[in-house]
Amino acid sequence: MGVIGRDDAGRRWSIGEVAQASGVTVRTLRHYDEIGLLRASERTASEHRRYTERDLRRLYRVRALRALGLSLEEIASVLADSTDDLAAMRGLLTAQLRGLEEHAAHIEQLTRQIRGLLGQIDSGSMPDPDRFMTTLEMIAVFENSFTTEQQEQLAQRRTELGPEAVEAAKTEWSGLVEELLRHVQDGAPVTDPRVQALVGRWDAVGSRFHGAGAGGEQTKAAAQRMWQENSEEIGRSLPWPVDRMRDLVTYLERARQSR
Amino acid sequence: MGVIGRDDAGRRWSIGEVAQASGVTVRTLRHYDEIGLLRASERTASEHRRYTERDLRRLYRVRALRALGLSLEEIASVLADSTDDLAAMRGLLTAQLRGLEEHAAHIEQLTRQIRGLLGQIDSGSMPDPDRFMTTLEMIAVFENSFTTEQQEQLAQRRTELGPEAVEAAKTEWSGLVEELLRHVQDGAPVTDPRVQALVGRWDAVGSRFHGAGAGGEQTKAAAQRMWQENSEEIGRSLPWPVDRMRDLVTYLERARQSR
DNA sequence: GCTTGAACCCGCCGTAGCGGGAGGTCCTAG
DNA sequence: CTAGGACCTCCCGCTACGGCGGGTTCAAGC
Repeated sequence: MGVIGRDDAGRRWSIGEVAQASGVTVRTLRHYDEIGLLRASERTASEHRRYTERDLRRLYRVRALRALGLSLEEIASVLADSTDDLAAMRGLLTAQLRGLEEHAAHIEQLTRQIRGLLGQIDSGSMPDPDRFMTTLEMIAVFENSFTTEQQEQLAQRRTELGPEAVEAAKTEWSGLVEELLRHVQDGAPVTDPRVQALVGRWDAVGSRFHGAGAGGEQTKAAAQRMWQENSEEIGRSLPWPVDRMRDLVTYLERARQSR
Repeated sequence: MGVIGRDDAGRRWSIGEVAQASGVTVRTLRHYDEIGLLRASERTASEHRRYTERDLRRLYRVRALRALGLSLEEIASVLADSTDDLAAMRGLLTAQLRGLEEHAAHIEQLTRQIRGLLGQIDSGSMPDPDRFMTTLEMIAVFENSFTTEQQEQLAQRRTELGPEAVEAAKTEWSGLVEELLRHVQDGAPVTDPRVQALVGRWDAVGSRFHGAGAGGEQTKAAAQRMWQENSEEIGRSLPWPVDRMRDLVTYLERARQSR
């Protein structure tokens, strides 16, 4: 009968052999040893690592969990209590799943955004590199200033209203931005009736795009394109410096609150 | 008339003001300065950074490109030749898109894999944590040993054949693994007729799952589940140590070549 | 027993994109 | 004139290792 589960029997493997057998590098094994994730159970008199069968099994577990995207720290924690801890594992995997889904959503968004930009470049609708850069600047500003939900709502209404209405709104909006920026630069207080009137018009234009219906899968893509186009519009009409845009957003919010 | 495009006119901003206006941290701005991506055009006598309007515009470009997922190095390269370089930008974005799509595919795969494992845990079909770990070990082994295409092909045939045929194949396969492992341990040469016969049967079982048709979207998910189930089967029938699995795969390959 | 080349040891520097702290200087309002 | 906030320059930290350099040790052949 074999001595199963005992480490003082059976073969030992050198670090190189383990690396060969498992497909990881020697350096990786040393790293795992260093951080205590996978220690070689024994050492020779001259400090060479000797891996036991148990070590190998642990290594395979580590690699599998790594392939699932868990961090070494997470793996260590779930392998620490070697008792039955399916619950802990379940929790970790669930968390990992949530993280992956968020990550996937983000990637999806980036993909659409880049496709939109590539489309604009290829369609020749943006022959001026400086305008392209301006668009980029505006994207940065708006991404900082608005929440995702707001962008989605705007985009949904846009698809429902059709291109002409959108065109009209864009033009009106560009004018509004210009006027508001002037007031901002003049330092007009947010309670100024002219400012309040502008804010009213601003929200009126915006409200035409607001809605509560359920957004389909296309919503975000449309949102991205809309922001890019709007950015271009506004970019043309904007008096620099760009950082004023942020002032404008803050200003708008204060004006709404004092209403 | 304003002096547009000249830096020796206009406001200057301190690093804190820039951070406030743009939404990035002071530390980030210093980092960009450090690596030369975004230098403050001027310094005061006491070495305090003074950012010009041009710096701000560059910052917005940097942030926009970062939001698209480009690395700081890539951004630096595309902003380096400030001339019209839409072509370079197009190339970068295209590459970025490809990278994102690969990344997305990987995430999708991980998601399915984890969902499969969670399903197994929740269905109570794996009450034994040690068996769960064994499954993990086998996943690691097989992921190292087979190519993705092989896994996809196997899975496709599986869905076409239905569960009974798969069940039969699995059983047969487990037996094959056992027998083959014995020959490996005995050191039987790959040219041994018994070994060759086993390899023939192995490939026959496998060939029932091989096909060339176009795999749908479900293919990979099915593949993952199949590997998990098979892993469990084989895990039960396997004589440890685990690292022999790798020997087996090598052995199989050599046997096929000497055929 | 001796040599020799491969395998092993440890320690250290590098990665991307900053976060955060130490210890010192500068600026501005009261 | 003083206090406290904003700024400065190092410098170490993070992940999961890769890849040196310089020094043992091992196994095989002579």
